[in-house]
Amino acid sequence: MDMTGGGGDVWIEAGFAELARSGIAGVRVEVLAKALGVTKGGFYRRFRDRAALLGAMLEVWREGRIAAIEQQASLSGATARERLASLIRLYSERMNTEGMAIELAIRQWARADDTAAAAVASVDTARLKNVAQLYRANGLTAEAAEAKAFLFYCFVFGQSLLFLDRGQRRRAQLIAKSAEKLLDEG
Amino acid sequence: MDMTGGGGDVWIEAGFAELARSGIAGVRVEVLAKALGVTKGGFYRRFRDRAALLGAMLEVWREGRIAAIEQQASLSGATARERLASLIRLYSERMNTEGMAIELAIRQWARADDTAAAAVASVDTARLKNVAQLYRANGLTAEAAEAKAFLFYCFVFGQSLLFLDRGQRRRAQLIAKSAEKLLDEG
DNA sequence: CGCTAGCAATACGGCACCGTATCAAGAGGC
DNA sequence: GCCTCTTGATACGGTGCCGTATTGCTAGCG
Repeated sequence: MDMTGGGGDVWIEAGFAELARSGIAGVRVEVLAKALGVTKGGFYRRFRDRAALLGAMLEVWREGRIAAIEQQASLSGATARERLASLIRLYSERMNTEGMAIELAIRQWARADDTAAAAVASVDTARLKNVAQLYRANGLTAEAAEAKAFLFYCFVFGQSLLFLDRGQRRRAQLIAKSAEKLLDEG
Repeated sequence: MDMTGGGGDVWIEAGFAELARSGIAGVRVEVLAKALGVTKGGFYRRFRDRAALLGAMLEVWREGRIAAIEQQASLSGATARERLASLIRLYSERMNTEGMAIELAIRQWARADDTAAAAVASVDTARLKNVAQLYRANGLTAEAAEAKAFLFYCFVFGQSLLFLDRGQRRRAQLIAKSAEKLLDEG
């Protein structure tokens, strides 16, 4: 649930806030310093340069996402179907502002940066593996479960890319309908 | 099929190329001038400022996308199912480099810019309406068709956000499987 | 040839940012 | 009290960019 890696480093925390606001290009040393109410002098004591901050943020994000999967997988007392439903809820309502903004910004960044692409790929692999296992637990074959996990995450992220002008109500209806399709076998 | 609006304006054309490469933040006057082999002197003769270029690009994109929908809808001699399949093909193979990069960059831009958000919303509305009609022609109710069109576009854009490290082959398989699910009723 | 109008190249001032170097203030050991 | 170590503040040079002003080249016309 904690998207920033906890209070590990105020610069990294501020970096994620700015990343969510304006993308990777907006994560600038002097901007973060101003947001933190300090001058940039102390930044170069903690990080070699801006690239080092971006690298650290990427690593924090990657580890955080992997840890979140393991934590969710270790939750006892929930059926596979309930876990899938809670994943959809998580991505479509709860963290939809900052967490999703970070997801999308990092994915946009990864389109032009190999290191970021590798981090995203490892997170995606872990997520798909996890969700595919949930679908298998629901009775699907390995093949069908993998395909449905793929569709599941296409929905999760694609949903956040669509701009509907007919309010939140309509959007929530469409998401609920789609979630049904993704939770039932077919 | 033409994502840039034709040879309407070399600056707009160069702007789309740079937008695909590095996002809206990378669309800078001097960068475009260098790419075009001229100095930026002439830019401010055609556009009031950088914002005017971005606005013009947005308008070209919006009109181009709407026109593409109408053109596809007016194609005769294709069943609704064939048209849906060809849309999936279009977005997952053909234009996947530049066109999809522009889509994603504009959507990222729209998250922080109201004008861009309005343009994207109008394009999305038109697209969803069009695809929902195709599903209705396939026998779905209006309600179900709208929901399935939503899922369809979640897939189209979400698919381009996932980073799979197991090669293009695996990716094509997963896309094909998902396309089946989206084309069959269920 | 001489003159003027149109257009692109150049020059310029300003700004935001990166990264380095230097300076100042407080904390703790002796 | 003095010395060092940490840590934030300040100052500086360099770069890339925006938008404007100025220059220079070319072409058309008398």
